[in-house]
Amino acid sequence: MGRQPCCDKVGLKKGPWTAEEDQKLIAFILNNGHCCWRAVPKLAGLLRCGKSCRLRWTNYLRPDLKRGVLSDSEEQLIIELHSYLGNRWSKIASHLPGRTDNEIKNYWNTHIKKKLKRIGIDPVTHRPITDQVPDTNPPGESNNTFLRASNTEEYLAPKLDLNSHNTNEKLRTFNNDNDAKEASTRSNDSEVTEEEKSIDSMTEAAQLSVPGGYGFDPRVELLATAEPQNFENFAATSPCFDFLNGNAMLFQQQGSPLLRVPDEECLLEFSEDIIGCANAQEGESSDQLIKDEFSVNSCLSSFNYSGETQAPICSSATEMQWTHDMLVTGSILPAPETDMQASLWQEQPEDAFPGWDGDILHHGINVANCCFSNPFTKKKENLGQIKLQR
DNA sequence: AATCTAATCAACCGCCTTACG
DNA sequence: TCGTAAGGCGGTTGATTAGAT
Repeated sequence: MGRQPCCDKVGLKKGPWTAEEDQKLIAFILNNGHCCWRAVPKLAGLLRCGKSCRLRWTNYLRPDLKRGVLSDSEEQLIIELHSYLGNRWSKIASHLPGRTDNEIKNYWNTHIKKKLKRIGIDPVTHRPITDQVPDTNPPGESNNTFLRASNTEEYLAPKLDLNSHNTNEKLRTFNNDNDAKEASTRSNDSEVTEEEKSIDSMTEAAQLSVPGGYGFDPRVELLATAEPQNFENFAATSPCFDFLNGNAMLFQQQGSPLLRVPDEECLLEFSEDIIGCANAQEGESSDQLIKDEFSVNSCLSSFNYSGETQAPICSSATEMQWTHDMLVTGSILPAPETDMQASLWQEQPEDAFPGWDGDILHHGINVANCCFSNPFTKKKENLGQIKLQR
C-alpha cells in the first residue's frame, strides 16, 4: 500500500500559489530558514503542505534562480549531460547553476526532445534514429558513446550543431560503419565469449576516437613528475578536457602516481562529477572502489561503468591522489577530505601513445593553452585552454 | 470574434532513499 | 534490525497562454 499523499489533509490548499502566499513563504524562509519543511506552512501561516512549500521555494521562489529561457550553451550542456545521465534531472540541474530540475525536465520534454527528433537523433539513446542497434540499457548505463564519439573530425570543436544537417550525416555514416563492423564481428554472437566481446568493444571504442563532451584522452598518460604547483608540466601532460566547453577537468596529482591506460586503442571518458576510484588492488574491479560523495560515472572504452554497472578491472594499481579542487565545466568540485586515491589502468609500454606531443602555447596563472598532435588528423592542433583552479 | 489545437510549465502524485529512534 | 517520517526525485497532470483556422 502506498503512502498517503501529504496534501490529502482537510483544509490544505492545492493548486497555483497566490502572490500573498509567495510573500509569506519568502518572508518566513528568509527570516528563519527551513529546518523542517513539514513545519514551515504552519509556522509561516500557510494552508499548504510542507512538500508543496518546498517545491514552490526550490522551483520558483529561491532567490538564486535564473529566470528566462535557457541559452544555447545551457541547452548544449543539457543534451550532453542527458546522454550520460539519462533522465536524472536533478543531477543535470546540478551542473546548471540557477536552473531547477523541473525547469530542465520541462525544457527537455517541450523543446530539446523535439529538436533531436527533428534532426534524426533518438532523445533516449542519443543515437541516430535510423539503423539503430537495439540497446536496452538506459542512458547513463548504455553504450551511448556514439553521439559523443561520432564527430571525430570535429575532435577539437566537437559541439553538436543541432541545426547542422552535416553533423547528422556524420552521425549516420559513422553509426552505419560501426554497425556493419559489429555485425561482421558478431555474426555468431552465441559463440562469442565475454572476453571477446570486451576486446571487440575496446577496438570499437578505439575507432570511435575521442568524442566531444567531457573528455579525457587516456592515450596520454599523466606523467609521474607533475607536481601540483607545476602547472606547466601538468598541463602539458594532462590533457583532460571538457570538450564541450573548452574547459579542462583539472586533475591534481602529487607524488609520483601514474595514470595509464590499457593501450592506445582505448578511451577513458569521465562524465558527471568525475573522478576517482580508491585504493585499487591488483585484479580488483574498480566499481568496488568508488566512494564517498564523488559520483563517478566514467567509462573505459565501451565498458561503460557508472558506479553501479560494469567496471573495468584494474590489473595494475597505480595511484593518484587528489589534492585540490577540480574544475569541471565550470563547477568546482570539492576534493575529498581524506586521502582518496584514484586509480589505475593497466600499464603499458612507454611508447603506447605516440600521438602525443604536448606543448604549452601560453601559460598563465590560471590558464594554460595546449596543443597536441592529433593522431587522427596527424596535425598539431590547439586543444584550447585548461583552466586551473587552485 | 469565436473556436479549436498545441505548447508551456507550475504543481501534484507516488515511489524511493535516507535519517533516526 | 526494523519501522516510521521526511525529503528528494521523476513522471504526469491540468490550467493557462499562444497561435491557427
